[in-house]
Amino acid sequence: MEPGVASGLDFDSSVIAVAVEKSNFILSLLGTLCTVSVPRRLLHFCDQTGTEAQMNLSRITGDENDCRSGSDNLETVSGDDVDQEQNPRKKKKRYHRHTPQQIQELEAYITYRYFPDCPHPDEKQRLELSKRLCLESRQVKFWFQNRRTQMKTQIERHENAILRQENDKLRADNMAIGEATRNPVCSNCGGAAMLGDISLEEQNLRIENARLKEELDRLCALAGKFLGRSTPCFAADNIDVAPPPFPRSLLELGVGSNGGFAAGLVPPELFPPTPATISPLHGGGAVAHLTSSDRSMLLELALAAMDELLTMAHMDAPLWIRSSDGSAEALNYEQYHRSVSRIAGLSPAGFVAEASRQTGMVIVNSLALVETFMDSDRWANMFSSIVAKNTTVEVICNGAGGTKNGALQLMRAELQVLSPLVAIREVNFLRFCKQQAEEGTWVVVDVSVDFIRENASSGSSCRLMPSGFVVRDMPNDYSKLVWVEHAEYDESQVHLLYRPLLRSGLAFGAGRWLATLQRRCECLAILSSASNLDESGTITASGRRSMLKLAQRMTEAFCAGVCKSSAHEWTKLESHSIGPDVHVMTRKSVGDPGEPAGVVLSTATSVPLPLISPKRLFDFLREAGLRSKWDILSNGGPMYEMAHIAKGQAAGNAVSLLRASAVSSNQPSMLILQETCADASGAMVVYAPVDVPAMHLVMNGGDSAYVALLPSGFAILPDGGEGSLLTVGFQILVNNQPTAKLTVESVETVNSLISCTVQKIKAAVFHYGD
DNA sequence: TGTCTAATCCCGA
DNA sequence: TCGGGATTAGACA
Repeated sequence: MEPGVASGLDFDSSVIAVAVEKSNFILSLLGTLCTVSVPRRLLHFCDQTGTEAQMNLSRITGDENDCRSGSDNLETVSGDDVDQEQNPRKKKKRYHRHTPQQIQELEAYITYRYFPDCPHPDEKQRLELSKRLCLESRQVKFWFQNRRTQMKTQIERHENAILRQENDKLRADNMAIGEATRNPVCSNCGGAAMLGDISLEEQNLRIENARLKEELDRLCALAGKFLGRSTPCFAADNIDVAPPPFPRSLLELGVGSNGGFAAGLVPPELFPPTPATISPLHGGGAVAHLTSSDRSMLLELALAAMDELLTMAHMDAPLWIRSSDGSAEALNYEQYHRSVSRIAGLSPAGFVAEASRQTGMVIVNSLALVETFMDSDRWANMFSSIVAKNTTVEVICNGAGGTKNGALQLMRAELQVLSPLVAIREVNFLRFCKQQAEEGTWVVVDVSVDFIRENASSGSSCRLMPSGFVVRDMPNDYSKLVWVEHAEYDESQVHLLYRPLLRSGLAFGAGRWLATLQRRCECLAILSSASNLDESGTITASGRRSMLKLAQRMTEAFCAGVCKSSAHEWTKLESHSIGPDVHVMTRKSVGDPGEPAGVVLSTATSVPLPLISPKRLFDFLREAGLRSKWDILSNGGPMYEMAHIAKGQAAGNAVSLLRASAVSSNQPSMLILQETCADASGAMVVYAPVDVPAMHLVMNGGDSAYVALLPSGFAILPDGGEGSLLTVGFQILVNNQPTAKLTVESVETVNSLISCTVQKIKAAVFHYGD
């Protein structure tokens, strides 16, 4: 039988079905495509409705699809092979698509062998692929050519979007500046400014000058007190400013005239608003005016706190009792009250104490460490999983002789455990840094400012007893730390599930701070070493940096969605359709290129997994091949790790890029950025779907700030026994219009998503690792 | 009407 | 001759 003449079995069903549907064109189409021989069955279909025709077609052709793509099949039918051979350029186009399987294989080829470089197989590889996929070699060539063009246009489009955003921003800035120029406002009185009187620059200089004078004033007053020597930086004309008389003791301060300000907030008496001296400070706070006597009190508190910390750091038994396995130390409170001249008075009713001490080596030198601690931005960055928000309210002293020795600052921070069931801890504290007599040894101490008032129980849910560390330089850029954390907090704000964890000090204790510091410093050390390459070796150094930066932003965004801190404008939702321990928050996302615009819903919950160790749970969740057990993004198939950047010696600390199997040829294969971190105190797996072209840019060292993502993930904490506490958090764009109202359906959907995921994990992890 | 995709055309190395 | 950019044309939302 002549191929295609009568059987009709070799037709590509889509071609025919469409031809049938478009009955208006059918005759001309047939005239063009099948000039020589039109199969009878096809003509028969023309009398049917499109649907019927399609159904019949699938019945006829369905089982006989070989693996060749449609074009091959149609060509055998067209019958104009002779014409084509004579004049190949006039060959008519025949629509077809490669099969999903073919496309998936071709995509996989790009992903594994060439990503993120330009996918470019040579002739031999193309031949091999074409044989495997039953395609012509040139079809494979075309496919790769088109794919490259496509990626290029996607990247171009993405870059255009970025440029447009930047342009809009500049235009808005420009308009704002124009507006400000038209209506100038006096920065002193707030009234309309008289232009020409004084230039803006001069005015700024005068304000700056006044501020500097005041700071110098302050330093002079402090210098003699706690450094015991004058330094060149104080050699100014007003060095003889008399220091205010010191109160005799802190207890005396507590009952003094300053009692009565609301605890938990910076006392208004300490910081009366004096507009002339308020100026912006990095970190978002404002410099408030402290009187000399305020500063003296704070200094006295800092010195006393440092004494207490040193005692706590240096004394061993009987003050600290080591656990039987030697891993942790517990404070002997009886001994504590005997041997430590405690700053704090009685604990407020309902408050419980937690105290912990941990010793360890960290790959950082003491100078770099204290510099980090005295810079609030760097400190928050170092401990981004613990510090939800922080501001330096006032730098009381910058330190002497160009170092941080004697540096004292008033800070405010919100500390978190990654669970919606544990309230954020707000602390207002002093941070004081001092070099010890021994070379290369420093102490940094934090203490709540709540203690300089009589009754500290009104409002504040946590007060920091002297906490901090003693650090001593060791060889090879390592240092040895003794870390002490001591706090009193209102336990009623903590879910029953987490109370043992907090009491043990595993949540906010020295172990968690030190383990986090060790992990972060190791990561920084590895990143600065030249040997760090991703496993495939294809990502450039700048690409790695961009990827890590993006991953860090993702993880920070994840942490911000689990607990409600004041740093982010989340609105908590209450609804009967939300489970009892599930927290749902929402916010509008507008104008941040780092996330999609619209209504974002964040949902989080924590569940106990009593028989599963944190390590087992972590290994299960971070394994790409096991994601299909719980992740709806995996499309039910396994995921593959395409790129891997190690952040530490331990296998669990890494940033990786995962790829899911595509569902169909139309759906571009999706990428998932994943950051995993684990240390002695707990672990995290955070991930977000990312756009392929955007990721391509990042991996080539492009700016990651414009990659829009919404993170989801897990935080794993030990439950104090053998098991784990698992926090699951999702952030989902429920509507891409920021003004849209949130619907009950969206809330119910995320609610069922989270409970379903938890159930799947529970079921699967139980059998994992057996 | 715009986008996606397989294929074609054409140019330069 | 080959690869890449530009272009085309059918399908589809």
